[in-house]
Amino acid sequence: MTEAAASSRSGSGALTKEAIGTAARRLFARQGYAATSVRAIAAEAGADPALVIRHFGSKERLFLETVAIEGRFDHVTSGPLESLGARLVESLLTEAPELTFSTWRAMLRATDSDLVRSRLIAAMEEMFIEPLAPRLSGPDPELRARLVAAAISGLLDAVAILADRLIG
Amino acid sequence: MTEAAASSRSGSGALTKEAIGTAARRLFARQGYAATSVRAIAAEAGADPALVIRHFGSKERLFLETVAIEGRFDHVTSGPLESLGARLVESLLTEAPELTFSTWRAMLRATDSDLVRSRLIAAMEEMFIEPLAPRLSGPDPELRARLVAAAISGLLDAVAILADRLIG
DNA sequence: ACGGGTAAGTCAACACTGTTGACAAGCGGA
DNA sequence: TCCGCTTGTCAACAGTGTTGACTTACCCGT
Repeated sequence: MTEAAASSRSGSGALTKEAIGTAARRLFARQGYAATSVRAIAAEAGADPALVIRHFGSKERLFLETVAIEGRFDHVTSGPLESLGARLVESLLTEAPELTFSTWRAMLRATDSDLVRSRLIAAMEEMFIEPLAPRLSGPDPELRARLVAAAISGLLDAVAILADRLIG
Repeated sequence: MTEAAASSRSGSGALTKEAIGTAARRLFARQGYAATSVRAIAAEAGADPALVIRHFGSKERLFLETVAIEGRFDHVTSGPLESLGARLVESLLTEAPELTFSTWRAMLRATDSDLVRSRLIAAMEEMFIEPLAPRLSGPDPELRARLVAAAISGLLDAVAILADRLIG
């Protein structure tokens, strides 16, 4: 309480808002959406539960604002198509895998929420389908790009759900 | 014991349990795990919320007992390996798809629960990996069977999450 | 310098969740 | 008759996300 009062005095609201954000990021990634309570986030950030809602609007929006899929795969999707598959898998499994997986798992488990689901769809669309579809020749390029995205989704799923049982 | 005789005598025992089960099945498939409350299930079944817990132990076990993945893919996994992929996709997309998808989606969304997650893993294991791995020649047959399961998972995911945007 | 406006934070409450224990009612067997 | 057992009801518990009223603390125009 003392630190919170001191920080609020010197800094401002944006400071504690960020503290709430980092606490939320950590707890969401570790425990998932449903298992993480607003009160737990507030406690971890040293703030009042009501303040969490006041700053972010709702638990759902806090989740969306705090746990974002930020993968950049331009270097993969813009490379030669012949080795696309290998490079995709390698990129997914090697580049900051724990972040990718925990985020993916957290969002996947929260797909009860319409907002989270549409965000997940938009992320796949932006990261893979949009850059890939125009480069595909032959029939149904968009459908085939979506199937690539489905394969990626399956791989991430398998790793996220099976955890240490598929890859190790 | 012989609860069959007892229930057939009095009637209402296992009868209302089944009513709760069908109500739960419908609501879980329509709204998902988190969005479906025990009280809503009880209301739909015309029973008391406490009775739901009494009959099934917990909401989690009610979900597991009521929403089961019951797909049989022996005719696919036992066929020729050359056309395995095509037959898998065809089988998944044509055989009772609405049941498969809604069930899969419901379980996927509930993976916050450890019980549900291990059930999901066991189902994939039993349906695909176990019948498939012994038939694969070459190195790492089990790993490759798991990758097949991952691809299946991705396809189901994509359809379940994207809903009407991938297939129609 | 002062008073008002506004952002930041606190507190208690709301309606809801899953779950539990105490208790009543019906019924078969001794 | 009483006993035991299942079936059901009721109220309560701790916990959830969220809201509104209220107190602060600070900045700015006069």
